[in-house]
Amino acid sequence: MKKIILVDGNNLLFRSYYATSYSGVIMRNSKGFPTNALYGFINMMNKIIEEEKPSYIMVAFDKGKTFRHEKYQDYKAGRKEMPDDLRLQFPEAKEVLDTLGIKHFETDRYEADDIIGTLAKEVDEEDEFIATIISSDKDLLQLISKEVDVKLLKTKGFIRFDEKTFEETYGVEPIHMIDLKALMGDASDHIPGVKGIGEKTAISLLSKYKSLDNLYDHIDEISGKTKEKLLADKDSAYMSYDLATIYREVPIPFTLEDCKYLKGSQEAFRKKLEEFEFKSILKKLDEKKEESGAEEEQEVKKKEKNTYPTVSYEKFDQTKPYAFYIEMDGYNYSRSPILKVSFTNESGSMTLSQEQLLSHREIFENDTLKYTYDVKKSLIMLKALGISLTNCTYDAMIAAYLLDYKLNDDITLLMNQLDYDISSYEDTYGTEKRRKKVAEEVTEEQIKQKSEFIYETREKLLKEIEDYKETDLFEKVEMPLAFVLADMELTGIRVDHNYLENLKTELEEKMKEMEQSIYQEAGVTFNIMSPKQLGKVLFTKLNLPYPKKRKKDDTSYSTSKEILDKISAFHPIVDKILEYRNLAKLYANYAVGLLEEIREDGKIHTIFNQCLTRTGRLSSSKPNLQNIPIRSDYSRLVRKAFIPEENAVLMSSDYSQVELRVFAHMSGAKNLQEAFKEDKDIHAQTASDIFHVPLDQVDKKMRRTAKAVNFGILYGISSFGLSEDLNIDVGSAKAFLDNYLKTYPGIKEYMDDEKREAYQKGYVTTIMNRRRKIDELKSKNYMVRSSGERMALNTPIQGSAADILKKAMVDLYQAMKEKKLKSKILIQVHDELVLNVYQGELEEMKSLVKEKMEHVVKLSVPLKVDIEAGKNWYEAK
DNA sequence: TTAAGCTCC
DNA sequence: AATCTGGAGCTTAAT
Repeated sequence: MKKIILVDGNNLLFRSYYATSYSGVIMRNSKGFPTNALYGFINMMNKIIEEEKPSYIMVAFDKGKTFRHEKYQDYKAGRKEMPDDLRLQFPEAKEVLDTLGIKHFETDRYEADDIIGTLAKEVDEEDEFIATIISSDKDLLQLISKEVDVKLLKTKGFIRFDEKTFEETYGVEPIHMIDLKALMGDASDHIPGVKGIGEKTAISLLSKYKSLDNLYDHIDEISGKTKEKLLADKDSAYMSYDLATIYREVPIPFTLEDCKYLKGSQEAFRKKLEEFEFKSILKKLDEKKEESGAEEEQEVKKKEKNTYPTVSYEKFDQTKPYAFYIEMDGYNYSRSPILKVSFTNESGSMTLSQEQLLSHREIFENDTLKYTYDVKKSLIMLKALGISLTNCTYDAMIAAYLLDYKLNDDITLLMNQLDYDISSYEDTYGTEKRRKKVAEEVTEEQIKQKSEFIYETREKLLKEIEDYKETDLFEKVEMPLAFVLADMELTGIRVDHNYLENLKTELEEKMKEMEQSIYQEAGVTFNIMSPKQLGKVLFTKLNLPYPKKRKKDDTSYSTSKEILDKISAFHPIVDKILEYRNLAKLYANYAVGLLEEIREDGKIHTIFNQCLTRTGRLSSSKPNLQNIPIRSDYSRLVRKAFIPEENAVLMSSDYSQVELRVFAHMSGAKNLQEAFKEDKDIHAQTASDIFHVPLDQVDKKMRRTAKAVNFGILYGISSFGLSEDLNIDVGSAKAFLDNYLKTYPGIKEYMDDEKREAYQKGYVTTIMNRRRKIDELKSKNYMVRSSGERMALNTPIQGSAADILKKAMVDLYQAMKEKKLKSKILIQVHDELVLNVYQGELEEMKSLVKEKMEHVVKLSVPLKVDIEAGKNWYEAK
């Protein structure tokens, strides 16, 4: 059996054109030639070839304007004119098919449908071929037969229909799809059908009478309204039948055999891709080439790995750069022991136990260059043993992070991605709760593989970093930052234990009170923290109005703050619940939670995750010190628990509007830049600009609106989102946004350019060339793709701001070290640093911090920091 | 383990 | 036709 793929080329191009032309922006190459339809088309062709592995392919197109349905012109005329941007891509698509060695065909007076129908008929009538039709047009389903099936493209993937699945779905045989349409019509194809007859009636009629002809032959057996409708629209029904029928007698000047897939010329295909600037497709092509060519190599490669002789400590050449990997259980500072450390360099591999380590500490403290995975963790674990780490210049985890690999704290995930065959930490040792017993030789071997991996892949990863122009970011920012963060984590922040205990007691009392009050209002006792029970009490028992549209047969209620705020006027219980939640949150997360994290030294040592966020920000955990309350007067009291060392103060230094400044810089919006240069209140200035009132007449509400718009712009908000946020109608929200774009010329262009580039390259970058791939842009799902667009707009801003503070931390740390200052950086909160500053160093630190933070990079707008100091974090803000 | 809800920038 | 704000972490209830 030979398999032939019949592709509806018109349909594919239309589809990918409309799927990727939104907000008026379409993908173009640098010459401005539209390429969006081609992008989807080529990807689809590749996918078809990969999935179906066909030996015969034929792509059909429409040609000209006049088709065989001349007598029904009026109905077909309802079709839209083809946009020029799409029309231009047709000839290119055909050329691409040529380079791929794929047959394509078009002929006067017939549509692509008809060509496919004719070829499908040929397949039916001979015995050598079977066929699969590719299209998103349901009309083609009528061509299904024993030897022909259809892959129907949907927004998410595709559905394959054959005779059986078609009947299961539609209840009739494929050929009767035409009769079905003749009765029910098809609005999207301008087929009228019989007025008043829908899918249900049509299907039940046809299941009895099978065909349109037979139905009208037995019209007298039918009674009532249906009969009337059928008779009234008989002409329309037959015309619809004609319209819905795919013509299967097109004169075809070639045979099925002529459709052989010839594989074409890779070189010519590449040229086309380069012309369109489809970097991602080219890259995929490269990878595939490597894969197929690498199969034999792989064998060799596997043998090449693990060729490091196992040597003794004495034989290991410590004067040559080496990689080391510390295998340990968790990240609990001195609490979790080091299981083993492996070392690799050209002299061989070796492992040392924690005990051996203590008598061979020079291996970490000598002058030789060292490489590892997770240098920060290594620093901290070694510190717990009283060992320092010198000259460690390469961290594979950081390198892989900058290269956008998938990462976690287990090195094996990265190893697997780089073709190292090794089982994960959990697979080897079991989970935290259930540890496995593992043979010594097994773990020994695995641990060695890890340092060998670091040693072997270093050059390759560094090369990639160089290719991405991230070398400076790696060497000057991220690597040194790891040492800064290690210091911060080791230092920790002092916490007033008594203060938190008191807060905890106070909260307990308040909660108890509130709880009783709520039960009284409700008339029952229930679990206030359970959204399910709460929803029932509010909306069923108390019958409060549910302020939001609910989907049909949705029996659940949201009890989010948003919802509760809207109904708080209807019952006093609502505010009490909100208050209870605040208290409970404070109690669990910040009173109890923080108390549990205080170590023997009276301090909290958070963990800063340097290689986690997709934008380049840090994150903080165990506990998270980046979300300590500040917004409400009561909850921010938690900050009083964070205190300085003796004879010191806590200093907080935060960037003012750093993201908006970065945005002003990158977008080149001149008047926004001016506003920052003149150090205006940016939200007030924006309000003045978009509402056209003098600055001194901007009231609170206007400023708040402007602020929401400013943030909306950073996040890529829609008018819908803004309207929700400000509680106004979508129309006015849209007016604000439009007004904003009019007021600040250059911003719209900047955003369009940014999006276009993201589509073209598949990634976005920050001012320090940090790169983020955005695969969401390739999604066929509108929501996913839109989300990708917002990432494409936000990441350069958020990421650049992250770059800036990271570099500032490194610079500041360096300067403090040089000046031998005792003060310490303790916490980073995205645009803020919290420091412990000793009394004698206060003035010097103030100016040093300000200097380093404000002058870390040169932008077209100034950077500004506000510094405050006090006897706790609350007062330092 | 996931979802809901809430904390932060 | 449906959707609709970027980046995180932690606790609780529910599965």
